[in-house]
Amino acid sequence: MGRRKIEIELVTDSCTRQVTFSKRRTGLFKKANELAILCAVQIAIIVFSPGGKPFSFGHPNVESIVHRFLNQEKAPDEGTSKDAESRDESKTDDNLNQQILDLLKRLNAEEKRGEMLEKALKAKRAAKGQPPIDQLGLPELGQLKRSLEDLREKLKDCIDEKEVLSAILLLSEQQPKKENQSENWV
Amino acid sequence: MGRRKIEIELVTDSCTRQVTFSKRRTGLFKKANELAILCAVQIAIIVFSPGGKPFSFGHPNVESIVHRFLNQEKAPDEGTSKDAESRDESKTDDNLNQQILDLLKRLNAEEKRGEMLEKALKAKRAAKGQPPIDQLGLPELGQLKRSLEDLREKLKDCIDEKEVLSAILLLSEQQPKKENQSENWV
DNA sequence: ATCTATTCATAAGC
DNA sequence: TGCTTATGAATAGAT
Repeated sequence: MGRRKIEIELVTDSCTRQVTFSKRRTGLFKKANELAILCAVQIAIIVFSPGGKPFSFGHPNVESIVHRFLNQEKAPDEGTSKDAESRDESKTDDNLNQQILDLLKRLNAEEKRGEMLEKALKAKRAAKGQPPIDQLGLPELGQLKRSLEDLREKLKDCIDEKEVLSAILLLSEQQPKKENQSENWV
Repeated sequence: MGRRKIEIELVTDSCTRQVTFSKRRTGLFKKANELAILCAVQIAIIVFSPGGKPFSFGHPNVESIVHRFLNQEKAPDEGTSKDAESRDESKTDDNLNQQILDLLKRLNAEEKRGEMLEKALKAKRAAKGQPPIDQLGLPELGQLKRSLEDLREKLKDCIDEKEVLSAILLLSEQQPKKENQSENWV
């Protein structure tokens, strides 16, 4: 979203990093505020800057949301049915989350590789004077495409699996109260 | 950011609201993840959907961040200097935050009004056949501009004031630990 | 802190 | 719930 695309990886220059932190933190809080208003939901964000300074956003305020979160966490199940599986859900949860992130990373890498390949092929073709028949799938492209779809499949499966678990967990949880208004910024 | 601009206010249609919630929540978590990686910071987000279902994102995980936040909150000062002022900082904090939000709201309204005015004037001028001397400031525009700048000024002062308070508060706080890795999604 | 060129997020529509 | 597309927003880099 800037003059040029940047990789999502640690910004090495501390000065630039500081600027990026400020800009993106502001943007993130703004988005959170919009989400809270648009959908009438409670939301809290806590960020610790590299220097250890805390920044928080809360709608209606951080504390109430944090406590609500902490409470339900202690008593996730007490309802009726199957709890053997949802008991250790948090661990499974983390595993799945990790898997999802890993897959996302691989997907991204794969897509990047795809772009490179495509670019390289185009250049090669141009050099050979071969016309613009861009739509004919070269073997490499086809293979790449397949592996990409494969990855997407796995990601989807992973997410589906996660959703099922979430649903199961939900079967034994309490219901919410209502929503308020007022915000807490900076 | 979509086919057309929408106002930041409660989405009345529950179906549309649900869709908006899903999309924006995903987007928000993605941004948070990017911020965490780009700037090597700890960040946690907790959202309760309208249905009361909790969604959270944490880098490296929600719990540690929440606890760190809660702890430092209980003991904001214990260092050396001035604590009389930072003691009731949380109340001042909320007030300032509220003021900032109010100002932002007014600013937004003002800007919207400005657009309308400008549009109206342009139309009027066009109707009268008056040429495109767009740069000559009509009295109304000048006045509007001034009030806008005034508002911006107040906002800035407000924020500055808040930053000073934050700085004071920081003078008596502990320092952070280090960063880890691993995430917690959905 | 401001200002653009770009990339990114997403409201609608299927 | 997912995918696509036309637009509105966020923001990287430069000033």
